[in-house]
Amino acid sequence: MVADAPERDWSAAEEEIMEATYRALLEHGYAGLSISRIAAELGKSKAAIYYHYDAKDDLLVAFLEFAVDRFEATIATETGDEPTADLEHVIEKLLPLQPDEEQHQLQAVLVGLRSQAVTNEVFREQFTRIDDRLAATIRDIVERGIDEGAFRDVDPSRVAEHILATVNGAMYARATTDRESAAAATRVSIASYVDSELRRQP
Amino acid sequence: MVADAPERDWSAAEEEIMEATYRALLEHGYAGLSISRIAAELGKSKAAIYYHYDAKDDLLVAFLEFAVDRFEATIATETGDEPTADLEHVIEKLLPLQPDEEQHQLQAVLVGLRSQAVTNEVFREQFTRIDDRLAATIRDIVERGIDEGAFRDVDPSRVAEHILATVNGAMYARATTDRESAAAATRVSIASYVDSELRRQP
DNA sequence: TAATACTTACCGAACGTTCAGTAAGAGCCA
DNA sequence: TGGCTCTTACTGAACGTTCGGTAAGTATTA
Repeated sequence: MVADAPERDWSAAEEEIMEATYRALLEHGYAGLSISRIAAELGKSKAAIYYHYDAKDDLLVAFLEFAVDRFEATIATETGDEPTADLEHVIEKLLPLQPDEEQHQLQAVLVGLRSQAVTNEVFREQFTRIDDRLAATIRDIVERGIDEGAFRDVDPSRVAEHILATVNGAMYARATTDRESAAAATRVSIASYVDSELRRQP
Repeated sequence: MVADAPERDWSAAEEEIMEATYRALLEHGYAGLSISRIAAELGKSKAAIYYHYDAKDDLLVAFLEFAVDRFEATIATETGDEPTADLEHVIEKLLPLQPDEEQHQLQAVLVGLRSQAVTNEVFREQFTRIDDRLAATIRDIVERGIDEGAFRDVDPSRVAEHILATVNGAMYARATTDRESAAAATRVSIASYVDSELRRQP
């Protein structure tokens, strides 16, 4: 297993600001995010935000951590002893067959933040770390499956990267297009990929 | 084959503005894109831009079309008569083994634009159309492969969506993380997926 | 001369940020 | 218990800058 980064503890006031930022992002998107808008969602003055954060950039970095924590909390899970089930479990967490409103919103916010990684080094490092961790999680499950004889002797890294890219691509499409049926089709296809690529059938 | 949308013809002045917008986006990202910045890249005054476009929104919509045209031009290609080669060709265009600077920049710009699709209906429709067309292109090749007996009798839509999601996911990761080796691994894995999923081996 | 393609100079609004001031409470001493 | 000091968590007003956008004027070309 890969060690999780320890979660930072937020004060009540900070947490409220993060929640307000979350709502402002949902409503206006990253390009339309301003301190005024966050303050409006918070129900306090702009200066109240500057009491807790020195600059907008600092707040943004803190919020990135907040959103990433939230995302990783939704996929963190006690792994069972059945690799096939574990793999299905992780995939279901990342690309739910029927995503609820909460999952949909979080992924929308993350897609908005992630696009900033194109030009912002701090954001880029954070999302590199996320994908590293996700790939490692999947790879570990595949490795365990091979060790236990449940899976074929494939290259665990290659398979993990394939699954991650496909899941990320479908999630991305879900957040940025009206092709829900395509996302569902992809989800089904991943199951079939796992089955034909990994299940022993000599 | 799926009909391409006819390309609009840009006046020289409009084209220069689009190029300036392209450069401004590369430097500052979507959130930092302003008329002043575009004018600076253009080497003319802000009002010169307003002579050609009524509002920033209009310019943005025009630029979206411009970028999409450019993207689809890079992947448009005369299909040969060998489905396997055609498929490889399309995949190479979308996820080049060694992307040159130009491809990398265009994809960076597109990722920035695409994230706006989360909150902007016009952008969302455009990217829905792009993915629809890409999926159709891949599906047509797969269908032809099956008809000609080169491929197994799989569900062409399912396979097409799987390939598209994987390619999109890898491209997304390439633009937003420092995991280039992972993108390369995914690219290799797609080839192996196509081989094991499609090639006849009864 | 009339249309084209601009420039200069500006507007009001919104931006991130700072500042002086303050209400509410905690901690300590007499 | 009452009075004093100090901290915390704010408010409201203002700062200079930049935003999207416009009105008026000016060369250049047909």
